[in-house]
Amino acid sequence: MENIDDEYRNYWETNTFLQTEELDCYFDESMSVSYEYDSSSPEGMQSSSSPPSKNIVSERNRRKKLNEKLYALRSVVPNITKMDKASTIRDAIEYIKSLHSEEKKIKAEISDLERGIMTSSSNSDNSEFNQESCCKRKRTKMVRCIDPIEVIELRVSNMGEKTIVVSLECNNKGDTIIKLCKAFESLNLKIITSSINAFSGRLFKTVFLQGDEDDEDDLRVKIEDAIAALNNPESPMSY
Amino acid sequence: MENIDDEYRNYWETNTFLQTEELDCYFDESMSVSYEYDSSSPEGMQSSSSPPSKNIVSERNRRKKLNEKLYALRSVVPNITKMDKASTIRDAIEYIKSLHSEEKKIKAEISDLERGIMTSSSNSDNSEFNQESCCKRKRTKMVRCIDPIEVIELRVSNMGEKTIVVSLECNNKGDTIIKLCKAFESLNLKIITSSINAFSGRLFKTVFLQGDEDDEDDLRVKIEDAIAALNNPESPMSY
DNA sequence: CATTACACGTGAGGC
DNA sequence: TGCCTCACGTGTAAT
Repeated sequence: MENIDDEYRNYWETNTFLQTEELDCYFDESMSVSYEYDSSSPEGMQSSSSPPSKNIVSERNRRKKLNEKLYALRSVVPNITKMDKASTIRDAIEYIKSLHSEEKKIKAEISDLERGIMTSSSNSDNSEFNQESCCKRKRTKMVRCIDPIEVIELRVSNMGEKTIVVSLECNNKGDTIIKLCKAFESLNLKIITSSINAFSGRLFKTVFLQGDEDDEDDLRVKIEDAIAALNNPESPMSY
Repeated sequence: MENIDDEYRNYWETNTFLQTEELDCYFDESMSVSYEYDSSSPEGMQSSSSPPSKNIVSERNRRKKLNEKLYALRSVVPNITKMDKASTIRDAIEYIKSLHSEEKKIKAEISDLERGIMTSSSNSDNSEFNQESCCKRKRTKMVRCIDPIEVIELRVSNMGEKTIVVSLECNNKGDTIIKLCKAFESLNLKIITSSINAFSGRLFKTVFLQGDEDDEDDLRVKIEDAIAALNNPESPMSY
């Protein structure tokens, strides 16, 4: 209670002539004197005033160091949105993430380029498949290596009212979504609604389309064929 | 009095996932009670006790947020030496620097490889811009005219529980689905579930992802930027 | 005028 | 023991 006063006496002085932290340096040296003879009375008064003023200067140093670190962090991150403390960390996180993805992309590029050098004139084979790197050059010529779509469940059922429901579950890796969409596009169906849902590493596609009940089996094999064709790098699909 | 409880409810959450503060709490509670009915007399008593208990909870939240951010930062940095606060930032800084140098190295390697390709397969185009040009060079072949994604509505909203819902409506022509998927892939979000629905010439994408409420605006502009980048044929996106 | 961000001093706990 | 790290509540300043 009563020690609040002398604590806050220099607290005022502290805050009056500095507000930003980069200035405490000279404040630190000049003012720290007042803290010094504070430490000369280690347990002179009662409870709470006994150990301070050695702690507070080290704590102050700790804060200062930490802020300097944060400032340094801000200096290595290019896209700083706000000078805010939390924003600094957030931007750093996002920047690291972007660097990660970019690194992955670039590594794929490199292996792509190396492969391109290897097989620049001869498209001999792509027996070992390096997924991911292939999808990029797709338009040039097909010869694509893929991670195949593994169909877990495929149901084609009639709902009545000339409506057929296709529900398909498969794994979800790489560009499975894209390929799946292409597979269905290629069938030229009379689609009423279509939806894809992804969670826990799997993909769930549901399509409502116009059709009679006797189209069910045809449609099932068509879908299976389209997916198989997309899985096969030799096929004219997978443009 | 009664808001003490909900203050300290998330106060518990705060301290549970980080280390050894468990014991301060009930000691602190007794202290903060004295502040509480102090606040009933807004400036009845002396200086320092008038406006607390609204500030202190927000300040507590701020610290919590900041610590979570720091924790997240630690999660994206592979080589963490100590669980220390300052060490986290220091490690992050060094990691970013190492990534920088590695990036430079890799880019040099890429341009080397490209030079090798150029000599072997005689490519004539852009000699300037050798960084990033690797991506563009692939695209010189495909120079496709794209039908751009026309965003009709984009909503990014927080659901609480650290969950953000992104709901996007746009036109659906050509390979809009594919481009949209790529745009979201490039953002490296912590996706919980994702769904795309198509009907009547439009596309509806809904994504549930992990994130705080203060990430909303950032996320929105990121999505907008990713789509804009994808619409722009000159951009390094749209590989 | 409210919210936000910040630095401060302080006590506790871990070496 | 002393040092270090931390979360806390608080006053101040800027948005």
